[in-house]
Amino acid sequence: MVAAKSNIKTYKAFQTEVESSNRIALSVDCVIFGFDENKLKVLLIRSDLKKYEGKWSLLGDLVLPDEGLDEAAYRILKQRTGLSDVFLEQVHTFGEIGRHPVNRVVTVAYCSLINVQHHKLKILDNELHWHDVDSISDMAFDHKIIFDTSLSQLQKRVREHPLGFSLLPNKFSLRELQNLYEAILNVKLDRRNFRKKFFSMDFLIDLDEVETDVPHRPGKLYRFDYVKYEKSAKNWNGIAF
Amino acid sequence: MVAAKSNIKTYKAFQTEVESSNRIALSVDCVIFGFDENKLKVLLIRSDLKKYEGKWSLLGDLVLPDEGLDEAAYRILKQRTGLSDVFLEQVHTFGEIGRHPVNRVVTVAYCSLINVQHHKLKILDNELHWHDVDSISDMAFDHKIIFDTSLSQLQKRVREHPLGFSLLPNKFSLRELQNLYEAILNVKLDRRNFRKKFFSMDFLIDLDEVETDVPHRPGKLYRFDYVKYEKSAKNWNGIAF
DNA sequence: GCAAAAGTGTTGGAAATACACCCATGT
DNA sequence: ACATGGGTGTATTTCCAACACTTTTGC
Repeated sequence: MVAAKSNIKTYKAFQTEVESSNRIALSVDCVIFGFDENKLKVLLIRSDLKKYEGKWSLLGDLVLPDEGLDEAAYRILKQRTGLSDVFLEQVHTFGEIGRHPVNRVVTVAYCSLINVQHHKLKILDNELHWHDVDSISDMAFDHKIIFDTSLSQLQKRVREHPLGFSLLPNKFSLRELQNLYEAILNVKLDRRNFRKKFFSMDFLIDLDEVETDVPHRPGKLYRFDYVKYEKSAKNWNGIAF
Repeated sequence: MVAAKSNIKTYKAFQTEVESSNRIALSVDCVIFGFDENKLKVLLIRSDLKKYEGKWSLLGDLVLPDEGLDEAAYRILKQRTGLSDVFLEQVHTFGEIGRHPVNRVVTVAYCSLINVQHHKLKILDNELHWHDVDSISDMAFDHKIIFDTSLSQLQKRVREHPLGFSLLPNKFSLRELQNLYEAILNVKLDRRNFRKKFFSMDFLIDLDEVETDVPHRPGKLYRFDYVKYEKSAKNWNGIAF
C-alpha cells in the first residue's frame, strides 16, 4: 500500500487503488425466518450456480452500483419472494477469499422475520420454499455459516426486542407465543412464568376472542400493542429465560 | 436483474453481473478504543482525502483483492499504528450510496480495544493520536456515524464479555477497573457492589502487590485469569449495571 | 366422562441495591 | 494530623424458578 503513509491522497492515487479493490464483487444474502406448525422455518432456494446445483441457498444477489445495501436487500427479497413490507436487519459481512468458487464476492447478510400465514409467497422460482431450521444440513457456498450466524443473532435479538410478534398472526394465543419463543430459543419454558412475564409487560391487548376449532378448551386471543410499545420509549426490558 | 429468475446461472451470465458489481469498491475502517487517564479514547488520523482535509478520520483503507476482511482489518491496523496482537471484531457494514465523495465505497467497520500504556504507537503518520471519545464532533465521510455505532456496540459487548481487561495494564487495581466500566458505560457505580460482583465471578487473581506513588492508601493489584475464564466454558454471566 | 390444553398463586432462594465506618498511605 | 481513596458487611428488596390443581371445550 504505497499511499498509506502519504498525508493527502490525490484523487488519482485513490482511483488507482479503487480499480484494484474493484476486483471484489459485493452481494447481499437474506436469511428469512418464519414460523409455522410450531416450528421455526427459513426460506431457501435452489442454488443459482452450477457448481452447487441441487444445494440449497439463501436469497442473494449482487448489489447494483447505484443502490444502498439495505435497498439491495429489500430489492432482492422482493424479487425472490414477491414480498415487501418486512423489516430487514443487517447481520454480518462475510468476506473469506475462497467463499465463492468463481469470483471474489463479499456478501452482506441480512435477516428478517416474516409471518408465514400473512405473507403468502408470490414467486416460487428456484423451488423457493420454507424449510425447518433444524432440518438444514449442507448448503451452497458458505451459506450454512451465514445461516448459523443469523440464527444466533436472531436468538439474541429476540430476547432484547419484541421481534417475535412479526412472526405470528395478528391475533394469537399465549400458547402460540410461547411455542414461538420455545422454537426460536430452543428451550422449554414454564407456562405460568411465561404468562406472568408477558402480562406484566402490559403490551398485550386482550381481544375478548378465543380460538376456534381446537379439540380442547380454547385459548384467549391477543394482539401486540405496538402503539403502546413505541410510546413507552421502547421500554422492553428484555426476556431472560 | 435479468438472471434472477433463471434456474441455473451460467458462469458467463454471472461474470457479466460481477463486472457491474465491480464498480463498487470495498474498504475497512477500524475504530480503536483505548483507555487512559480514566477516559475512554479513540484513535484517529487526519483524513487522507483532500475534500476532508483537516477532518479526523478512522483508520481505513481499501481491501485488497486477495485478502479476507478480517485480514484487511489487521493489516490496516498494523500499517496505521504499527500494532498487532489485538482482537478485532466486525461491527457493521456501511454502504450508503453517497457516503464517499468520489467513488462508491462500501466499508466494513471493525472495532478493537487496546491498552494505551502497553501498546505504544509505532507509527504516527497523519497525526495519529488518541482522542477523548466525548470530544468528538464532526469527522470525515460518515465516520461519525460509524464511530457512534461502534461505541454503542462496545457498550453492549462489554456487558456481555470480559473485553474491558484488554484496555487495562496487565496489573490493575479495582479502582482502575471500575473507572473503565464507568467510562465505557457512562454511569456511576457503587464501589462495594462493584467489588462484590467481580470477586464473586472469581476471575481476578490477587497479585499480592499494591499500587505505588499514589497519595493515599494504595490499592491491591490484580490480573484477569484468562485461563480460568476459557476453561470455565466462557462462564461469564454478563454485567448488569 | 374423558382427553387435552387453558388458566391461575404462592413460596423460597438468589441476586441487586442501598448504605457507613475504619484503614493505610503520602504529605 | 489530615486528606485521600482503599477496603469491608448487612439489611432490604426485587426478581426468578419451581411447582399442582381446577376449568373449559371437543369428542
